[in-house]
Amino acid sequence: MPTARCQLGIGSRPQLSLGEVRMVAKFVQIADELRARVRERQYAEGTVLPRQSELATEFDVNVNTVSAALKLLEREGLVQSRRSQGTVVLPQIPLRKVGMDRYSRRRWERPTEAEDGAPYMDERGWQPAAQSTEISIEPATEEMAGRLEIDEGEDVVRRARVIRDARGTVTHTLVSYYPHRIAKGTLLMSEEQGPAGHGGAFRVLTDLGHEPHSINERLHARLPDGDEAQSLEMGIGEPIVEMRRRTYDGSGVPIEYAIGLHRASRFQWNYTFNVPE
Amino acid sequence: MPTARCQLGIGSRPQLSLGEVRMVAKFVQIADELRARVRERQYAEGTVLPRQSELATEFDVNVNTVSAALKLLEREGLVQSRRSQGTVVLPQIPLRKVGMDRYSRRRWERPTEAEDGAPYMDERGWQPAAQSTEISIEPATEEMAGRLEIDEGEDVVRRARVIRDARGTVTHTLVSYYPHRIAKGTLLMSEEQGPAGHGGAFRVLTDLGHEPHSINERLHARLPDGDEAQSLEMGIGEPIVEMRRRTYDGSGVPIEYAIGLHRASRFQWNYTFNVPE
DNA sequence: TTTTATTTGTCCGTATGTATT
DNA sequence: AAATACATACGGACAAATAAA
Repeated sequence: MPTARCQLGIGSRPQLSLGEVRMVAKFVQIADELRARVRERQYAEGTVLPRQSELATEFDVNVNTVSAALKLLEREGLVQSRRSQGTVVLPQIPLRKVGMDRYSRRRWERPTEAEDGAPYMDERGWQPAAQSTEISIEPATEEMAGRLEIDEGEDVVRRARVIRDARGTVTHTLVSYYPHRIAKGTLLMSEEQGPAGHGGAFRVLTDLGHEPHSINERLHARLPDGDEAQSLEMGIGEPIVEMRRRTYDGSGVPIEYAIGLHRASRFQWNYTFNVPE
Repeated sequence: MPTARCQLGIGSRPQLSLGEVRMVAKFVQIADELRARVRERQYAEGTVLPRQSELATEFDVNVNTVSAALKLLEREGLVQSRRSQGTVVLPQIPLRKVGMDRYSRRRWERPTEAEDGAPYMDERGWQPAAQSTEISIEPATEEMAGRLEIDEGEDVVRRARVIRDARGTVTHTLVSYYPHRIAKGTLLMSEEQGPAGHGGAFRVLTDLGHEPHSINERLHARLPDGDEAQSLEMGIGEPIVEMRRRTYDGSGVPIEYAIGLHRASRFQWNYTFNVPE
């Protein structure tokens, strides 16, 4: 039965009646209430929320208003709505802490440690559950030529990966580019995910005489376009973090350029450094 | 006159008719079209777009559909809608490149260089136009005590700033916390923005025998809550980047903890480091 | 100062499409 | 085939914020 658990702190029919109090739209108030319920486990992880029409009855609003509230929560990464399936509470996965030490030499120098291929292993030992790789060879665009300091049109190896967590949710995509003259005929061009995972890639590059030495990372948070949203299997409106990484060998030659698209709600980026001169 | 410039690539009345083609909602198509017009300067920066009802007529859709499209563009940071004022195209400001060298010692060690107080100066010499500061002394919460490695309840100096660009738009907020035993009676507690701007703070800390030595920064992109959106003068739904910074002196003692909230569409975060051992 | 017009924001009720179950 | 549940869209109503009269 429609238990009127929560009365929105607002008046009767005529829109929002608020005096000097800041006016807050109904759909925001409903989102706040639902968010609270998720946080206090009234709606547990994996649960399917009551359907929109039920929530509408409970809060005494129109279905559209509930829908707007749920879209807000969906953009926050808290729930996910699917046609004909309802709205499920997503598992409250702790933020994946992405630190500089994921590139640590010991992570990839000793193949026996069986840690290779885990580009985003954090303190808790998380590692990706699934990863699909797609390799191709392309002529360098003008931009890519600049990034890799090669000639425009020269071949580059493109290595595109989609990384999912244990539940099958896409957490991020990563596209790496290597100069073909470095990568050709090596494991970098294998579609196996094993040795040529990220750590493995570093090892391969080392074997080729291009040991990774320094890294530049740029982060920018934004909304995805339609294609990006589709490749990440998320809605537009949910923010992503674009990471661009350039890796140099000891002599300052760029050996890799990578573009990652990360579901913003899943990652925390961690950098430690000394105050520069 | 309603010049039907752009026909949405969709059928007649019955919703979206799409066969094998990926179905794209009308409001997304309209957003795409409007975004393109902004990019090709058909709608220049600072321009007020045609009102929603006009756009609705042009695209032959309902006003609500146009409204949804504009909300999408607003979340992208491309336009801003205001009641009774219309929708203006925001200036296409290049991303502010926030690098580690904003903490460079030379930036704050020599007061004569007149660069002090510019926490986010980038290669192009950008600096904040306005900055309002609010100082208070508070007992440390449990979290803050942990961050600053002091006792819970011990006093901390809280220094909250709102930074705007030259046009008066809030770009970010920054709240710094210092142990009171370090900061008391110093310029850190002055509300003047001059010497106690960021660079200045570092100089003051150096004078106090706590020269900043290393820094840890954590970034996380997400949507703001209502209060945060208000303090940044932006809408909920537009992503922000939360930065948490801990600064240590040479002996590893935390001397500052700061929380920044940044309009995501304005910043690019830049880190360079060597591959760790 | 008060009133009026303009424009967007929110919400409602309704209808229909789409994807599952 | 039918029921389910969300997604999108429409048209109408009114409120809120601001500008203009």
